[in-house]
Amino acid sequence: MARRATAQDVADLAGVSRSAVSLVLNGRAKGLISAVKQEAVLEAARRLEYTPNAVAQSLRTSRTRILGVLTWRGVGGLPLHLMASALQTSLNNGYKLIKMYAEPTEIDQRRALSTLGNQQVDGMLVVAPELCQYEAVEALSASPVVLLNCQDPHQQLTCVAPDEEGAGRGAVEALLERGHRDIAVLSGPLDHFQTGLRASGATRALADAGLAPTQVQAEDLRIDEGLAAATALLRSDRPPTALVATNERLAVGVMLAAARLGLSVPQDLSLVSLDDREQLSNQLSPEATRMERPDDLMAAHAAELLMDWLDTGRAPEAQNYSFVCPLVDGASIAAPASRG
Amino acid sequence: MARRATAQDVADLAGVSRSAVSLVLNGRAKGLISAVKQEAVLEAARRLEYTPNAVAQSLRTSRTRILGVLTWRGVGGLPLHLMASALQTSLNNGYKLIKMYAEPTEIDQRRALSTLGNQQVDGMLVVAPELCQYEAVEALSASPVVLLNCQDPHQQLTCVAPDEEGAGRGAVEALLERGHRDIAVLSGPLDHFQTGLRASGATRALADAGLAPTQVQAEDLRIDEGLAAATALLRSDRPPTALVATNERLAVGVMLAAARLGLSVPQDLSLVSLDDREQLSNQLSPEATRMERPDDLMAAHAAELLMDWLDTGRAPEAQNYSFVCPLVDGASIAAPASRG
DNA sequence: CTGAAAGCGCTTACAG
DNA sequence: CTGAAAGCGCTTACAG
Repeated sequence: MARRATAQDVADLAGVSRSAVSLVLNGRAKGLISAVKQEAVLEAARRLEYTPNAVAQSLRTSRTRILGVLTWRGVGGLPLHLMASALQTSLNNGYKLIKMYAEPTEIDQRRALSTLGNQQVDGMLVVAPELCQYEAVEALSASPVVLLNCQDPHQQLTCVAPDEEGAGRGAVEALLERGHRDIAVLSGPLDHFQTGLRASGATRALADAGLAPTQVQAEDLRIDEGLAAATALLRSDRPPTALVATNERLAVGVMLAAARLGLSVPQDLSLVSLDDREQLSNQLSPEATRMERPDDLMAAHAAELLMDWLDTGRAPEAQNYSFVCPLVDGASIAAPASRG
Repeated sequence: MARRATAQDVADLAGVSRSAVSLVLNGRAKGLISAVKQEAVLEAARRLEYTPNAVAQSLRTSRTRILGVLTWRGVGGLPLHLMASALQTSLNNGYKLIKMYAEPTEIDQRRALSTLGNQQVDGMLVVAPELCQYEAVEALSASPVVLLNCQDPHQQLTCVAPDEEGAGRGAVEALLERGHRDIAVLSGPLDHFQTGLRASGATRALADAGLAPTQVQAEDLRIDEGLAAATALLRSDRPPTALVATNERLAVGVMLAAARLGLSVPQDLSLVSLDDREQLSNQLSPEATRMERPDDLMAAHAAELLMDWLDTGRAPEAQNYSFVCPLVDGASIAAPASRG
């Protein structure tokens, strides 16, 4: 492979100085360099396939245009494919992402930051696999950082997160609208931050409608645990006519439970799932009606906040940007069958 | 935030020259620098919390210690969480990963490489969401690159991939061992590279055992398609006593189909799934017996090959490293019930 | 309008 | 054993 062309090569070919090359290529030539020479520089750069050495630029400008992403594996290894790819497509001006897996503990954060921190990233994104409180270490808080899908307990950092309570509420409302009154909420353990919020949104909506909430907790956000919990519930004396599952895996469990008990969805049982974008609820049969977390919008917003921050040098007002989770129609809800 | 310490600061504090600092910190001081001064440098570096500026190092050494990862979203957005995190934990000597989503097309590869290529990465990893042939563009082939979970059709590049055929074969063998003779293979569309290989391994094992293979193709590697195909199969005149699903999502569909038809797994139907590490087959109830793709081992091997290449400057023999997919016991297979 | 010069922070021969 | 010097490739005042 031939040696890469440098700015000097371009200058030589174009018959100008190195500075002129830099000015033209960075769009600062207007009113400084003659049109003829500008064209010569552009032409030379084209012929030599010149692209500036990013490392040298970084050293000079102390900007790398690399953003660090801190992420970790969630309960059940929830994937963040959608958010990660949305993050990338939101990048502009040559920003790139460097990704590190680091548990949200103090020691892991420190370790990740020291690997990343040697002047190699301009800013950081913390991307949580599921909504949680994120206690950022000092070194992280001090740098340009945006939290995605998690919140700063101290309200000091800029956060982009879904309205999980609203999603729980919306799921219940969709069922109330169809006429259901016996609605149960199947969640994971309530001390789990995300599932707790979802469940509390759902039970509040029930309470607001004057209904006593039936709550069932699966032992974990897993298919088999959802199956077990749903089976117990549906076998009880007075089974609900409708279920809200706070997680897709639980929803799969519900479908299995219903099938084994000979119940049809939605004729015998309506189901609304809260969606983590795992592509499970939309592959059920019938497709589950669900509240979808807008991963793509959230990622785009977080990326934009951080890039603006870096480009302008002004930190955004620290605040929580809360994103509504829209209802996506499936075919898993119907009016309740009249009880025999 | 205080200005970061530079090598000069360390030299000043330690009362030595900048070169001495560099030598000591890079472990080349042996026999050159007096023990006393070495200690002084180390002490000064400690007190100033000095870490070398990585960008400056990169400019000087023309090595960034950043590896580029090219990946894209597969059928159904298969996650690569496990492989990606295994990749990171395999990194040593300060190597970092910069990740780009780019479809395996020529144009997307080029675009990704031009973003990445400005001297900013030392080598590349191509990480496919599912086994496939990867046609690398010239610019990619010319750089240090290792393919992970995909293969070079021209056999020129170093590849790390699972033995998908062997996995299909192993699934069938596990069922044969239990005494099954009526074994069906449920796959996705056979023109799909990965599912095709898995299915052909399975059908060959059947043929080797003197059995006529029953093959069913789901229209897509989705839960609902698996459910539809499995339902048709299990409702046929002579349903199989055992099923191999070439994919976890298909396996979930099979479980749903069995449940709806009132069939118990494994009493009425045995199931072996090929596992993409989506954490689905292990969350079924009963847990599915499966052939697991060793994502962590594969990722570690690929990372090591590439790092060795970069550290020694010698490209490895271009070859396909094929990884066996081990059988992981679940509870989804049993001896066939004697037919009435 | 243009070109020579400084300097980002580091490493590595090289002369003492 | 040590220190002064060059240079990686760029950008940005600065003097003409």
